Amino acid sequence: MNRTIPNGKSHASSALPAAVAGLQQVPQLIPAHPTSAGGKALPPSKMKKPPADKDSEEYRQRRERNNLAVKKSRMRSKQKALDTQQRVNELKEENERLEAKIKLLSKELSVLKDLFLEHAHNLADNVQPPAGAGGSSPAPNSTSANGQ
Amino acid sequence: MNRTIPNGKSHASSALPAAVAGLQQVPQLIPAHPTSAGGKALPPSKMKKPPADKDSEEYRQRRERNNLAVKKSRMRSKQKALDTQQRVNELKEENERLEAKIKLLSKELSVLKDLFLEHAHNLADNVQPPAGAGGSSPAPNSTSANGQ
DNA sequence: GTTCATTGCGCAATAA
DNA sequence: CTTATTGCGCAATGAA
Repeated sequence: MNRTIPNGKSHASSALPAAVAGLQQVPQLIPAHPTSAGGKALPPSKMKKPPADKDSEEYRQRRERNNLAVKKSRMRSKQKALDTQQRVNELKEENERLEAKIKLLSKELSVLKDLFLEHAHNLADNVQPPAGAGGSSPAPNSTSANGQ
Repeated sequence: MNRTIPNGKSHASSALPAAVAGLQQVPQLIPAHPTSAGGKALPPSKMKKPPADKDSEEYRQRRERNNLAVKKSRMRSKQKALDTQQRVNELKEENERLEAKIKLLSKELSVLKDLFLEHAHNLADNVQPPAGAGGSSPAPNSTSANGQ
């Protein structure tokens, strides 16, 4: 007699489209309608669930739909992860760029500041009160005075 | 005539331990040892594969082990994704910090440069050629020229 | 209620 | 051989 139910999934390896020859039945003694079986009425709605009408036409269809959705969802998920990873790389690069720029600006600033200092010193050295008096013999000047 | 195969997974929802009443057998006519059966010896190793000795003790054990491994692997994977996402956030913050710093440095530079210009103008205005002629007009030089 | 999207889980193939 | 990964289907659940 028939056999072995292809296990449900059994997708041997890669291709398993309509390979399933005879698959069906399940010793499930399901009393059609658990709800309408005994003397119970079914007013609002509250039954467990007909587990799953296997081998049902509509069942198979829903499964297939879901399988598709699942595949789609997973693809997205994977892609998103990839994108995120790439984002990390981009941000890292950007960071390096920014740090380089900072380094450069800092250097420029430092140079300008040094110029200022030097100039200030020159002024102090060459200071010559417009009106005669006062100390007027400043040191010839000083070079390479660096403060910070 | 029993079939049933619990479908393999059938983990109805959350608990499905020994729910399966009569499940077993499989019309698998497997000759014990495919390798040692005929007149074939088993020197190196190269046989297809006894599909899967369902309901085998050792089988069940291997499955369980694998399920565990799978769970572990997936947990890691998920965690890694999370970490990556967080990395993105950290890098973004860092980026903002750096950009802010750049803005500040740029401002400082700009101020210093303006000071220079102003000073240069002052010099030019007060310039008083000590000895009559002589080119003494310093090139005003560039104003707020920032490359890059 | 239905449909699609997500998610945890087990299976099996295969990589390590 | 063992574990780690990966693709896949199932079912429960969430969201529209």
